[in-house]
Amino acid sequence: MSTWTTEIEAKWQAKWYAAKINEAERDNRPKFMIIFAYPGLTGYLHVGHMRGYTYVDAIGRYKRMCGFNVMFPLGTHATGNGAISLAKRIKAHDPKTIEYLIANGCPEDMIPNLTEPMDVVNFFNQVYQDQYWRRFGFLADWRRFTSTTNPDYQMFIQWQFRKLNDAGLLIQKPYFAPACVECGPVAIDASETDLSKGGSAETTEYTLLKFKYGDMFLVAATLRPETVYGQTNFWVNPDVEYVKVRRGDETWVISRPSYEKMIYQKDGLELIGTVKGSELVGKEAVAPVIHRPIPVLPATFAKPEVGTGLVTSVPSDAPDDWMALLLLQRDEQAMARYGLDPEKVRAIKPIPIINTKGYGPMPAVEMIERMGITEGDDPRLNEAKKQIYKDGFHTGRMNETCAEFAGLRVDEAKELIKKMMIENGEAEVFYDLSEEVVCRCGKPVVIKKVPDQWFIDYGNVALTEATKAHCKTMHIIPPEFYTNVQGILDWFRERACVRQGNWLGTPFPFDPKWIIEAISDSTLYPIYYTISNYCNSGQIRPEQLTEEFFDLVFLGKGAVPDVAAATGIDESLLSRIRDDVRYFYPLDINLGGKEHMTVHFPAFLKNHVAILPPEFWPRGIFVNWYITGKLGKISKSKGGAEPIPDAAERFGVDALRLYYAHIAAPFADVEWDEGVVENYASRIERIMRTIEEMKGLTGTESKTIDKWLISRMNNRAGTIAEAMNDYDLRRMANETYFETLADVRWYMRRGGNNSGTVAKVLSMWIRMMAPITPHIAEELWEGLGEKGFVSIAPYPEPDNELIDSYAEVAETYLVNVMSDINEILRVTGISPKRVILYTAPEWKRDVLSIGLELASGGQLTIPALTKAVMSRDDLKRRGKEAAEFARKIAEDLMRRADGERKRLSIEVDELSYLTESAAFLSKEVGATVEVYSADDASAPDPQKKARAAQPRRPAIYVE
RNA sequence: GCGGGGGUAGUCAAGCUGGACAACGGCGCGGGACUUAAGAUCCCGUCCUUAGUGGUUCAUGGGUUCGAAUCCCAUCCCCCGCACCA
Repeated sequence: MSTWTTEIEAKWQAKWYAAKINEAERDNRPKFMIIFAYPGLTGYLHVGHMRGYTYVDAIGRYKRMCGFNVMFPLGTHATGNGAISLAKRIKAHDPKTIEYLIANGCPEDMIPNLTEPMDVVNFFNQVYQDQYWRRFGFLADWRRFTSTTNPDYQMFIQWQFRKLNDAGLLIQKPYFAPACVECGPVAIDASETDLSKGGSAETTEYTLLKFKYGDMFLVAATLRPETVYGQTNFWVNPDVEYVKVRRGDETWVISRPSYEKMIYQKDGLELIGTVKGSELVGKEAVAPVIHRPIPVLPATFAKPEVGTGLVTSVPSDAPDDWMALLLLQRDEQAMARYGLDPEKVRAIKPIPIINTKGYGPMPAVEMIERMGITEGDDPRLNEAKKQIYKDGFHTGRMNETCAEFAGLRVDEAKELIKKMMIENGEAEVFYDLSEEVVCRCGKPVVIKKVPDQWFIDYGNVALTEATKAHCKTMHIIPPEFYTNVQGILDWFRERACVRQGNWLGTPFPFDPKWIIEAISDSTLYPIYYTISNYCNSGQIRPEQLTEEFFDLVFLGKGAVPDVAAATGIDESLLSRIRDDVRYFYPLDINLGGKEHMTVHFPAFLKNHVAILPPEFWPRGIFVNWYITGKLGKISKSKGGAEPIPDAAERFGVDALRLYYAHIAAPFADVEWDEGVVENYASRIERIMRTIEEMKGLTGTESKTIDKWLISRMNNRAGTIAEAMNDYDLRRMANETYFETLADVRWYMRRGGNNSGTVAKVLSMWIRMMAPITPHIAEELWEGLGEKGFVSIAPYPEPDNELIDSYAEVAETYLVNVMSDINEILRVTGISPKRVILYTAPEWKRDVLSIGLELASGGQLTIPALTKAVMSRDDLKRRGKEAAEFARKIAEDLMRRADGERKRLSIEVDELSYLTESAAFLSKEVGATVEVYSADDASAPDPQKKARAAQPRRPAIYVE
């Protein structure tokens, strides 16, 4: 259906790019630089991604029409292992991957060429530009396109890290990070960029507790080291074979899976034997901290995959422990089987250690009873555990059993007790994942110790304070993020910035075995767009991008001739580049999806503040929310999974752009719905039809309705200008595509047909559309006989001279009269032959104007108005009727705001306005319409309606 | 827990620097016009009531105000982030 749109889209895009209106060159105009956070090249994008991108283009177009020299550059982010892993899967002919490529429109003969990571990068760089951004008509400066794997970009990143180092912001220390045993570091991420399983896993920190057992240690893992004072026994799974591991001069007993994970975190572990769980049961081990021997009891719930497979038992606060203990104490057979002394087992009692609000001394015992749990495999045990942990951790205090920790809050005590045990050699730390995680390559992901990890010290106090202060001067949208960002900047700590393994990215300049990781090489890059065009054109070669070069053009350090001599770059070119940087930077808006709020934006801000001079610090941030599918993700069943070019073809690019701009505030997720997009497409068609109809109007008479329409248009232009101060595209779209259309229709319905009015209105209207639906706007603009592009025509500004309050008030009055008539007709069901309108009598208008006068002096009360009315003889003569009306008017006026009183004080000549409009009303109502003043004694008034007439509310009689 | 956001008529969604609010707009639904018919389009209606200018609404309960969906307090419910994913 949309082939006509596809045609005009291609037509105008070709013309724009041929005329280079998208290219940003320094000149005398004020500049405006806008970007969206470039996407990672992890595959095809979907229609949801285009939402934020479209905002950027529309805002850029608006600013361009407002006289700004708009710089809108684009790039992509190829750092990481996305391309590597995709290439690998293509090489392996993974059927799902092939299917995915084909479904997204990848030509089949292209697939064999995508087996190398850089081929994937280059391929998608082209897809993004051609099939997404150009296809959507973005007026981006294509000459400046860059990608993070480009050699010139990498020179820039190395410079950035040298500057971070100069600022003392690079630090090195050990780190525990998730890594595939094969591929190296991976990100654990629900979007599953790196993983085939376990994207929602979390890193959990266990405390390993060492229990003296003969010349060995049984090593339990716990998430709650603060509960050691409540230990009563030790759990071993009798059916599991544990391993003996040499750890320094100690021998540890742990489960085999935990050993396999632990070797990535602890040096020099050595497997020296095995021991059956059943052998341990019935013995005793000495618990840490309390230094008491406690019995080792059997527990089938102790899984070798979790922790170390060995568990210490704190029945007072751990529901699992209490449940298991309870069941064992009742199970004579089991006790006999394991050779346990029933007396001793039954003697074990929970030891209260924490006072928690809302609980007695032993929350676990209490909870189990309250929930009525009687089985060890009841799934609610987990729920109970979580609840108790949550309540205990945040509201509990350690009791007197806990020695020097008594009285402390649990969250404080936890850290202190852990620290104490580690210092005493009774505990160590062990990291694990909360669920099984599998790399995309199929190998397991573990937590691995990186002994010499580099970090960027975002926690630096001076840097944080400077950044926070700068944020107060920024234009941050939505305002909630403005408040939020202060907290985020505080919370933002040191961040691992390099990785090892199979990764695309820039080598770390101080140690090339590291590759700079994905977030750290994408923070300062907007400034690189100010010069990327010189590299892309070949005027500068990557090796010329030395530290002195960047110091000069970005920081103004050094002298042009020296840098020219050192780099071989022409002096005039260097000066020109330096001037470009100073002209275009800082960035006016960085737009990104909400996922950037806690990761990219703070890093983006802090890098700017850390490295660049204050005049280059960013001026604005715009955060947008998502387009989602029914279940949070865009899904095939609900649509939206179709490739972007297909959607563009099907609905038309302008319909999609209008959809994004208008469907909701940018700060709310929107569920993708094809039917809704179709509605926007048909709205555009409706507008085009209406415009055709308008162009057929050839009248020359100028009526009130002409003044009305011109006034409305100018008011709308004002509203849009105001809305766009906050880049409120939705309001702009609403005014342009909804309100204006309604106005224009009303104009024609009212019999407006002045060709001069139409010409003025169309000129404004089409320019108003240009930012959001540029292709259609160009087509219409051309249809007006305009020669240039509407895309660079001046955006309509309101002309206050043309705003005609009388025309607008009078027209609103007429609409109200019509709707009153309609209401009566509806309620009564009369098919009218004759309608008589009676406008208010003069005396009532007098009462109103007296009331308005009092109100404007702030003296309006019921008695005051009554008194004022009664002081006039002609009104006084009307007696009770006048007093009652005065009361009514006073009550009414007191409830109204100044603005409305102002509108009321514009005196509409109701009688003549209605009389002029009688023919129109008559046509609309389908009956003769007569208009009289209620003062007109000769007027026909079969039902004595005239006396109900009020100012602005004529009385109505229908027959 | 810490930090942020939200609950609006069948539905989606504006409004939330207090006042033109029974509350924009879209969809859905009902009616009418046009049409041989369907579709498209255009008009009207869509909380209750009613020959109209009345009543009750914007999670719930209080409060401030001449006036509150909009401000304050309390309560209930929901969502998001909490890290190496731009």
